[in-house]
Formats: sequence, structure tokens, C-alpha cells
Amino acid sequence: MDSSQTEQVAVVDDDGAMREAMMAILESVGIQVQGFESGQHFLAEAQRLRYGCLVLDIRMPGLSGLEVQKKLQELQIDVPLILVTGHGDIEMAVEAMKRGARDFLTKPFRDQVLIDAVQNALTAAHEAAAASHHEDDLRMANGELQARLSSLTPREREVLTYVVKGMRSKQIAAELNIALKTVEEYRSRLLDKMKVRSSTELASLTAAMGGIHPTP
Amino acid sequence: MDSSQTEQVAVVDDDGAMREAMMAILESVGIQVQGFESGQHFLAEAQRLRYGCLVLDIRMPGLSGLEVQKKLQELQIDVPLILVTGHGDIEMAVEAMKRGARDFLTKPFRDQVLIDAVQNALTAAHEAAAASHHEDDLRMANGELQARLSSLTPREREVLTYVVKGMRSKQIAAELNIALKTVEEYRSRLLDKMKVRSSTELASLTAAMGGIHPTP
DNA sequence: AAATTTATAGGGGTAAACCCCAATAAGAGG
DNA sequence: CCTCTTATTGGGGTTTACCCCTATAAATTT
Repeated sequence: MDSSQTEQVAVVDDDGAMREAMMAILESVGIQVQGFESGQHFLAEAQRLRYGCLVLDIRMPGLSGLEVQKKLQELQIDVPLILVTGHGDIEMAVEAMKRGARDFLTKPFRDQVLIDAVQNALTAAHEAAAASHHEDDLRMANGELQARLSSLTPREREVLTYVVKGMRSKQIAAELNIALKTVEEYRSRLLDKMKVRSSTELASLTAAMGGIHPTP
Repeated sequence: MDSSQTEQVAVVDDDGAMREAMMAILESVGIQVQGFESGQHFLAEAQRLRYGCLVLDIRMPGLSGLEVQKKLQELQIDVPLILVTGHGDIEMAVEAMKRGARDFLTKPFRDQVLIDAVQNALTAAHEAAAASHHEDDLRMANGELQARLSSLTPREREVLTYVVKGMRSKQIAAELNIALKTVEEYRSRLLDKMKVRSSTELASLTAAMGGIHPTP
């Protein structure tokens, strides 16, 4: 994988020398790095840009690294996090890992340790992203699905929720107290509007996107 | 939740006194505990029984706790793991957490620390199981799906990947260069083995679980 | 060597899915 | 009032899905 070339890595450390040192290490292997002198500065940018990985010092004035981690969770910004500290203990490390940190390094560390940690984080993030592309023909922007869903009438949506559960037309008709023929008509329209060729494909499509939200 | 009453917790420690002490702590709050004096003994049982949680000492003769953790992964036994050690360091803890341990305790610890760790592991495991109950009729543990998948022959799995994409039997037959009848036979077996009543339900089920991994 | 599993194929049948068509009634909006 | 959308039902027809059963050759396991 050579994907790390295009990934931006953030390094947050209030200690300028330390920050520059870590940035230099990463840049030496061709990783694009952006430095921040505080958690606040990073958070401000993180809401606009996407970073492939974050290297975060724990002991800092203002927001500590662990507090930054919590903020990121609250903001639902999911970025691979590598914590760095010179004064950590096992409990702190375990807590951070339980909160989802990808790695926890103690200063001092060898250059290669940091490089490995960052590259592992970058490739892991990429594999996770690639894994969500699993369905050969079902890959489509979620927005496209939403657009198609919104072209459905309320009743069609309702029938859809039953169809994708695998229910037969007869069962759906009984459930909704309408004629079998009516349900079959809806099924046809659903396949047409959703641009699929079978109920099975429809189920696969919608389920892969996290399912349909029932009509409230 | 009062589910912990029915969960069996395993405690593995070669030090009899330490093991008994931890077991006593857990039993004092009504948790069912089973002790093992070595990783080998535990692994032998773990392949038959299901434990809700495993408390594992790291420093042991024979298999170390970390080696037991690897074995569990190789055997695909997914049990919440709490590692315990008196001589750990941050790197060891971080590595263990990266491998999926749920907690990492350093001796000595207060009774409540162990109790909390075990109870958190038990309830977290339960919530994870409950979380997969989202679809009305598709509620099933992921492990159950995996079990059914593993009962399929390679060829059946292959056909399954086409079925859940919504392909017709005729298309699948052409793709695999086999008779239409053969594909239909596979479809029947799939529905039977996967315990569903239609291809649509099958697609919904598998897609909701993150899809099927194509046969390599 | 014998037994089991797997891949393959077919017969025959019911029910379901899906297609193209038309039509009525109720509401919403212009 | 007229039109457009939506919900509803129907006719008639083709194709699939799915069920139950049998059967053979090859591979695997015992």
C-alpha cells in the first residue's frame, strides 16, 4: 500500500522541540504532517479537515491529550489516535486504549516505533474504509439511496419495510389489510423506483446501508 | 441487567492462593466462577463451554497469559478477556489491549476493581449481543450466523454470494457453467441451512451482518 | 474397502414474483 | 373545476423460486 502519501497526519504537542522532532521523523519517510501546539488548535481544524491519523501528546497545558480524545468522541470524529507520553502508567494506557486509541507510546521511543505506529494506523484506517466497499454492484453513494427512497410515497415506503424483511406478498397483504394484488403492484413500483431487478437485490441494498427507517 | 448471575466466569492463575482469592472476590457478589491452574487446562474447557468472561494471569509457567490470548484468537473463541499481572509494563498492556483484551489490571488491586472489570465485561458482552437484535425477525447473534455459514460447503458459499446480490438462478448458472437445476438445488439447501424462508430474507440477514466474504 | 460428503442433474409440481395493461376513488393543488 | 398524485384493485401472462424426491460420479473420511 502506498496510500500514506496522500494522508495528512496531525501531530499535537505543546513542546515545540518535541513536536518538530516527531514531525521530522514522519516527514523523513514521506508522510505529510501538520503540527499543532495545542489540542484546541487541532480540534478547530479537525472539524474541517480529515486527518488520516493523529499523534497526540498527553501532558499538555489546557486540554490534555486524554481530554482531546474525549472531545473527538463527542464530536464523533473518528480518527486513528496515537497517544504519546513521557509520564504514563499502565492504568492510563489501558484507559486510553479502552476508549479506542490505536496505540500508546512512551517517550523516549525509537524513530521506527513512531513510524510503525503511524503507518499501521494509516493502513488500518484504509482497510476499514475499503472493507465498507464490499458489495460488487451495490456500491453506490448513500445519498443516491436516500434520493431513491425519497421518491417513494409513504405507502410504498411502508411496503418496502416489509419486503426487505423477506415477507411474502400474501403476508404483507394480510398485515396491511389490503389485496394481494395491491401489494404486488407496490412491489413492482419499488423495484422500478429503486432501480433494482429483484426483491433480493433490494434487501441487500437497503440492509447494507443500515436498513430502512420505518415510517413514523 | 441481572444477566451476570447466569454467566460463568473463568479465572486462570497458577498461584493457587491468588486464584482462590480472586474467585472468592467474584463469588462474594454472586458471580459463578470456575478456576483453572493453567492456560492449557482452561483452553481445553473453553472449546466445549462458553464463558462470559475470562480473568487471566499473565506470568504463568507453560503458556503465559498473552500466549493464551493468542490461542483464543486462533481458535476463534471470542471471550471478554481481563488480564492480570504484577509485573507488567505499559508496552505489554498496550499490546494486549490492541489484541482485543477488555481490561488489564496490575496487582495488587482493590476487590472492587476486579469486580467492576468483570461486571463491565459481562454486561458489555451482553449489550453487544443485544445490539444485534435490531431487525424484527433477523435477530440472531452474529456467532449464530457464522455457525450457519460454516455449515455450508464451499460451493454453497459461492452460490450464496451470488444469491444475496439478487442474481437469478439462470444468471448464476451461466456464471458458474452449471445447470439451472443445480443452482436451484443449492438455493434450496441454502434456505434450509441458513434457516430462512426466502432469498430476500437471506440477503437481508447477510447484508445486515456486513456481507459474506467471497470464497478465495 | 466402506461409508459419508459434495457436486452435479433431473422430474414434477405449487406458489410466488414480476410484467404490461387498465381503472376507480379520494385528496391536494392550481 | 380540472389535474396530478396516491391508494387501491383487477386481468392475463411469463418467469422464478422453492419443495419433494431420486440419482450418479468424485472426493473425503473412516
